[in-house]
Amino acid sequence: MAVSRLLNDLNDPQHQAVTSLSQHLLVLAGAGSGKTRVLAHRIAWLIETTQISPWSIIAVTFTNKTAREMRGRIETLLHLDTQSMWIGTFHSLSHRLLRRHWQEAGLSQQFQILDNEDQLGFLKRICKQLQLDENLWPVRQFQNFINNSKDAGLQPQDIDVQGSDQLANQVQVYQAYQTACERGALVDFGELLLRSHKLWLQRPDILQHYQNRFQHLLVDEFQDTNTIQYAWLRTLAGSSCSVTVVGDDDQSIYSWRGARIENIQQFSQDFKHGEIIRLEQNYRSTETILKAANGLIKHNNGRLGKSLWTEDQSGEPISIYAGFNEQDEARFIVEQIHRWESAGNLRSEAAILYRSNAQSRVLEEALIRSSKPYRIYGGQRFYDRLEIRNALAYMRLVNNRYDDAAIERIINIPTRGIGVRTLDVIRQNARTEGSSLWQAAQGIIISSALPARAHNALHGFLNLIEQMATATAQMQLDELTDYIIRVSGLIKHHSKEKGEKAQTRIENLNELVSAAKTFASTWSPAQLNRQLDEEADERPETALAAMLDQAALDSGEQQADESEDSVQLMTLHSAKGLEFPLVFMAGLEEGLFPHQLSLVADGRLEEERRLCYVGITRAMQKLIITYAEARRLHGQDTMNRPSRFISELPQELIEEVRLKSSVRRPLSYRPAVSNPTDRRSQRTNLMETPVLALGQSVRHAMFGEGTVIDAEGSGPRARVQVQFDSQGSKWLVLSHAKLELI
DNA sequence: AAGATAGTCGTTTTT
DNA sequence: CGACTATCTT
Repeated sequence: MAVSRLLNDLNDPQHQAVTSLSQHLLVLAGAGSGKTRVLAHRIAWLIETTQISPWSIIAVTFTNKTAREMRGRIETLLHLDTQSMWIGTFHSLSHRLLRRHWQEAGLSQQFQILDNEDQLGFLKRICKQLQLDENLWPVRQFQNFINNSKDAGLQPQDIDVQGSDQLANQVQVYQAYQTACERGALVDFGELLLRSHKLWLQRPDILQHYQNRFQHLLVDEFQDTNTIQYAWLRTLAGSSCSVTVVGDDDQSIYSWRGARIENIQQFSQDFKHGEIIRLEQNYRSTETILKAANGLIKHNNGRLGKSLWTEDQSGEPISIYAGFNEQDEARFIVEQIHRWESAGNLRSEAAILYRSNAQSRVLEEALIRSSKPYRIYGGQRFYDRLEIRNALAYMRLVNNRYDDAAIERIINIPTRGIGVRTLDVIRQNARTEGSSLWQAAQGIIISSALPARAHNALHGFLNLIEQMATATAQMQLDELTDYIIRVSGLIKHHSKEKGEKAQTRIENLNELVSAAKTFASTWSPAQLNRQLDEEADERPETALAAMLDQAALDSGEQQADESEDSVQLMTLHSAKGLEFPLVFMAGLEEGLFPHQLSLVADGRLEEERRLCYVGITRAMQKLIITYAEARRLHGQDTMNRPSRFISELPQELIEEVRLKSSVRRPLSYRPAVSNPTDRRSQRTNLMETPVLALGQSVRHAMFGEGTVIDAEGSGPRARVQVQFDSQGSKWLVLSHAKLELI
């Protein structure tokens, strides 16, 4: 029967984890130990052997992407439609809950999700109203405070402000923000969790319902759960549910947003009768890479203890390259990728990982210069683009007139004569009436409180939105989108931008239309409720509302052109869970990685080290670490020491790729071309000591004349790269190629 | 009210 | 360095 298929190819601990009958299970799974596989197989096994309904399983993943993968795996394993299963992130599951119980949760049915950027804009406005000096009270600080509070499960009234003016002030802003959110029917990320948890606590009947339903609760990336998430799952689990959590304390890299590794220990205490299984065999990396990872992470204290091993061969040493500056670093990386390709490998097998997004620019430029396609993960996501956010704001208003964040964004985009002056009047009225901006604006029109010109402009705007709503009511989602971007004037507005911007903006807007089409084709109003779940909502959600939710919640990891073979660029954080044959870790400098800010707060350095551990363990075959001796950052030149993490690696695993000092500097930094004596000595010693200068003209018997553009290694392995006048550029081993200086 | 220009500011990671 | 604001001009 199919059960054996689920258990084939599993090693002993994996097998145990998949088939464990303990009520609770904690799987400590090292990097590359087949964690996701175990989770998927366990779910499949539970369904297959214990005859429980897929319906009674709830699985929580860290990202939407992982959730999709999980569904895919289960569908492959069992040929089963996973639509009825609750698989998703804490946020998306909470959201689903709130959509269903909006009334009991005290929400408007039209509630919309407020993402980070809108949240910040919102807070800016609130701070202005409260007349807080922005230099004294940076808005971002309030944003962090609010989000951290929510992650910790704290609402304004839960915070004791005794004796701290600062705290009192922050709570005041928090409170004002909450009020504003309620008025606009807006729910931020933290609120999704907070509210759904509160719903359960306040409505035991609803909680009971879900506790009856879910017999198995599984959690991936458990080390990254925060306080409210842990409380959430503990509440849901109740006493009879079976709970499986999978995690790796060494890969906890999100404490800055409230993740608590301690939850792992907490789990053992709270969920008695639990079994603990360790997955330590790694199927991903060479022995060298694993030794490096183990060697590094040893420097952390208070680990649960876990040591990866492999049956794989030792593999290539870890290369370390010291770039002269960040340009040189990038150039080196691109060159290595070129070599990798020349050896018959795919570009897409190579990944460049870095600590912060700002580093990607130089790398991109180098890749563009050598016309290598690349793909950036994270970074600016589709739904984050200005023009897309504008379009979505219109759509949000059509969906929910009270969405203050949306009004603020587009009330005067394209410019339609509603300036700050008018806007201030609206805000003022909204504040005194305690109403939304939309209502306030309507009131102003009715009472004709504005000068004629502004009055007409505002009236026109209100009519425009209402007219859009009416006109699109019966439209398909993609028609609606197309209608809105045209009638709003966004297309015209963005096409007026100068440079190439206009073109891409329009392309993106059109892309949004096709995204809407795709979304509509995979979405049906019944999907969430009717057939698959026991309760049907009276009124199904509209496709528009569903798309807006998705845009906020899953800001588009589904990148378009995966077809082209391209180099992968991403931050170390977004690399978690992925693997690549060839991995570069760039910018390993003190101050950059570990990051400056991590050196002050305690505990942060260890997290940086774990981040480095995550980076190392992404590599399957070859790991190349680079740093720059000088780096231009924020327009300032800085000299950084190599990262301490480099010296924490077992030195015997490392091979330093240092260029000879005479050739390692870029041409512009070199003194003028060598004098005749030098040249003579170079010619005589060419075979033994490769002291070729970059920029040196040479002749090759077969390829003709060219210029030395790069060099590396020494002795018999010394090689130079020559840009030939007619044959392109080639790497030549000096001891073989008979190069003549000219 | 809109657009242009100058001047200031902060610089991590993201569901 | 570049994003964002405040201020100036039209």
